[in-house]
Amino acid sequence: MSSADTLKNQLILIFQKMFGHFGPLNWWPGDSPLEVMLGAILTQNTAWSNVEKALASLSQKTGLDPEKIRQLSDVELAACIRSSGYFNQKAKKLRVFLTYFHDRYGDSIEAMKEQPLERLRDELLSLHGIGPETADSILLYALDKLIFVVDAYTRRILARHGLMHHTADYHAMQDLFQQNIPPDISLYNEYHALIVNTGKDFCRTKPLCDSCPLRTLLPPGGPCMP
DNA sequence: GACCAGGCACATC
DNA sequence: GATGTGCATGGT
Repeated sequence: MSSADTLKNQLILIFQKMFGHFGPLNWWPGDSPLEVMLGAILTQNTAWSNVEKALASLSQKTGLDPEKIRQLSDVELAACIRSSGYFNQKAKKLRVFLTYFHDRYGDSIEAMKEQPLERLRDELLSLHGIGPETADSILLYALDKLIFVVDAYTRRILARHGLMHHTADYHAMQDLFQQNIPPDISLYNEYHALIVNTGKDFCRTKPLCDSCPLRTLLPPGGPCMP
């Protein structure tokens, strides 16, 4: 078996172990594509539980109507999303994104979906406050585009399993998946969701590592964190 | 009371 | 181009 086949098998095995533990997760936890996009911005370096409160507050105030959100003052918008942290910065980011959403696509998700992936990705990355992970989360989870999302947990898991050095850049890690697992939107969706859940439940506190679904794939005795 | 969370932009060297 | 720092709340 070639090393490329071994890599493919390892990535599929990692998926199967996580899937066996959690089952299908059917991400993203959002009711609408717009909510997913706003959540992608709000969850930057922030626990999802805090984002949920912010989205609930924003929904209460605006019904998540993009025009109503844009009409909020900076102070009102920041107050709504306070619980998600970095609220002044994120208020600005939301406004930048929603202005783009209106000016470029007339607030239409469908119009956005019609665009090719690469063009959308370039547009998103050009916006203040949207980097690679946020752009790819929006593309995959809100717009059903075929792109693999890399995050801090992905980095840890790849490094810990010796599949890539923890200093490897975002694109290298993304390529590792996109070139070695089947190109399937549902698979990309589940794989990233499973990585995040595994990371949340088993990487935060070291004693829990013993029950991690990926534990059996690791050399015995070593730490879970890189 | 530390430490961390589903990043990103910007300054500095 | 690599590395450091500010942003800020809420849970463990």
